[in-house]
Amino acid sequence: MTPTEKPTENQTQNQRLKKAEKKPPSRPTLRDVAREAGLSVTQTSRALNDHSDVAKQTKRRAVEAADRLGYTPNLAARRLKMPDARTQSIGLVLDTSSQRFSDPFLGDLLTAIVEEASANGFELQLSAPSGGDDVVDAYKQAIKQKRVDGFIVLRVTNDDPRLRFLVEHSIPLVTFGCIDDAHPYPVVRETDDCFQPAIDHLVELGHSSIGCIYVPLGYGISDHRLRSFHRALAAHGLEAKPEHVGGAGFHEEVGYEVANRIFASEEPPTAIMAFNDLLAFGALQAAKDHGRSVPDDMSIVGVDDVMASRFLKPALTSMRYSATEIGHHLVRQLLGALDEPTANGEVTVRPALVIRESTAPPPKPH
Amino acid sequence: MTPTEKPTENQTQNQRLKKAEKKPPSRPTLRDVAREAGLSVTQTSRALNDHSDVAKQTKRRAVEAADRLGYTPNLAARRLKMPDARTQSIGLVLDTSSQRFSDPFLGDLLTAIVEEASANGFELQLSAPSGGDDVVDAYKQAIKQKRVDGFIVLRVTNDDPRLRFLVEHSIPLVTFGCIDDAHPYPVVRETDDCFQPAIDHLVELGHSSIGCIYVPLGYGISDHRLRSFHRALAAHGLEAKPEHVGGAGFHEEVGYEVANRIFASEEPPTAIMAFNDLLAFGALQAAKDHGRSVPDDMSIVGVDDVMASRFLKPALTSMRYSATEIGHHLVRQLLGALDEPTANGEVTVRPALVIRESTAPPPKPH
DNA sequence: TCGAGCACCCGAAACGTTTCGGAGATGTTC
DNA sequence: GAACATCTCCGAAACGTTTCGGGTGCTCGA
Repeated sequence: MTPTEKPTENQTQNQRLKKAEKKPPSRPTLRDVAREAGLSVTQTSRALNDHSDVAKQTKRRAVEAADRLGYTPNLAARRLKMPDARTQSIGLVLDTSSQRFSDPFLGDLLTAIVEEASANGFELQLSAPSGGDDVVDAYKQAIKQKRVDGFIVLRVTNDDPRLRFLVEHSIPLVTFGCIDDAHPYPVVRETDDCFQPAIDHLVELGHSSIGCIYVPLGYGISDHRLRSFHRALAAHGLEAKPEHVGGAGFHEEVGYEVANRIFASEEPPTAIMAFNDLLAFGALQAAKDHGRSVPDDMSIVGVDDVMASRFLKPALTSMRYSATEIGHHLVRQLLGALDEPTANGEVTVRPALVIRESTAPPPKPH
Repeated sequence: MTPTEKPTENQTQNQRLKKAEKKPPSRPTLRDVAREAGLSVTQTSRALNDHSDVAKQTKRRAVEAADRLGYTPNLAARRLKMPDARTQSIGLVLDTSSQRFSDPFLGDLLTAIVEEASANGFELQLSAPSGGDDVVDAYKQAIKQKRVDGFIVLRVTNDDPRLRFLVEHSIPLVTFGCIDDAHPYPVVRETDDCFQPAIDHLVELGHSSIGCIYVPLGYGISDHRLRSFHRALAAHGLEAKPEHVGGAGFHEEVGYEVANRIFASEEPPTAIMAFNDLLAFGALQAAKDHGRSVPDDMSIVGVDDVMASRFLKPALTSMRYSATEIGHHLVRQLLGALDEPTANGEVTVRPALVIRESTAPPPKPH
């Protein structure tokens, strides 16, 4: 019965048998491709890797056989034979201890990095120092096991042990932000005059007494911004009074506290430049509590252009970095360093001033 | 002279030369460890891998020799020999096309995932579909090259092609959010009554006419939340009027537009539940433009507790998910699925209601 | 004394790739 | 017609592991 069914049943059975005999769930190997193409394994390998001493037509034959069989080279075998070959992935370790404060920038930056890396055929290996291990252990592991070709290092600090380690072992890397002017690796950093647009804006509005709230010194980014702040003022023949300058944290509480101190000084400034938006939020609140209206009595500028900034009342004038741009630069610089280990260029990114409602001319003296 | 010695001397000299020529800065190999320990390569391997048929003392000798030499096994060789061994890394592909809107949650979630993964000895492989490739190509690649043991899939949609592919090839995975009640993989999702606390809160305040603004249907999370919304109302014997419900986007513009439509309806609700904070921001603006004061005339609740929410005026009442918790669950579920391929459990997370200033009793009818 | 059973050990073969050295053609030069 | 490039191609040896099958000795009971 069911004479139509029988043959198909047999067929499937045969297929199963054949598969079972050979290697049912096994990928085709180079040898299979060679056989399919009627070539030697050697020539097949050379053909697929586009070497010089193989005839054009042979190459074609090999390639065709390869995709007829759906061949993908076995990465492990290749890496075993060519230990110096690229891993095609770049590492990034998230220092969750110093990164405790959730960086509103981080998601966008990672997205941009991954995007650019993928576009260049690289992947991103994310890891975090686990448990009681040293921070550099995460790096050590990754390179001992040859899992990555190089690293992107974020939030570099003064005399950063991670950088010391990587440089010492001559592992390619790129940093975002930078401490030292002499760095044997490429760097993506803010322009030296990164705060200039903001200060220019304030000065144009008529401000001449400008304070600032900085993030903790020791982070590359902080020292740099502080220098930039003073330099931008100097360009206008201005100077910040010591009592108008302070900081020591990342969060709005610190901004609040420092702003309070500044407001309480003898001759408070008419504008405050906060080194990030959270600090600016704190300053905003402090101004409110001091009965100062923003922007009529006091202008405030932030940095980062966190999403919150545009929903505030008053909406915060801020300097925006393009995470996309930075991510792309980071990856490209690192890839460059892979090809040319001595590469140590600098790419500078300039934030864009986003003018909103928190800046205005200073109150008329009466 | 010393005709017996000559050859040996020559030999050793040759050996040394060969070594020196070969690769001075090369990692120690298993053979080196074996020699150092005075064992065969076989036994050394078995000793280091803690197999059964090797004497206790031998194990010790091998281990000691290994760390005396600073030996790390060559991953490539091991994987070549044991193709089914774990890769110790989990994959996550960022669909940058659907993730265009920068998710404020993403950074925190990734951090949590990486943290938990690292704590368990796993890394996170991030990639993105490159160029014109299909979205699933990124997955295909990663598994063809055996780079990951499993995947975390975010933002699942109705009939998600990625899920189809992964399930079909029986690759372990875990999703955040879920469409189907029957899923052959573990899932981390919101509780069915995720909106209940918010609705309870509104009802307790006295609201009985509540609208909502949803994110595009087709995303697992959206359908789920919509059901939860209706269910939570029903629990109080309430029902949402069709004209009080709408949505089709993620951003504040959509929130603004939909809220406007709702306000223009015959009998507008006294409260609106927005499916994310951005939508709520838009609704807030719309209320303002309609001359409705929030919360006096109209209560608004968001979801996500984006940082902006607490800086708004009025500060937004919102439902907060713990990215840390979700990330940890995702990783743990996936690791479970690696050990037990048929695992298909559900972990539900419940958002916490953060009550701020945007909710209050409805206006007294007069 | 023998064989069996046990606890431990080792040589050698594999995994899938690249590459080194050589080798058959074919053309080119004296 | 010998010598020598040039263009193709191939066999076989690696790379560093794991594991299979086969050893040693040794003890124990018969």
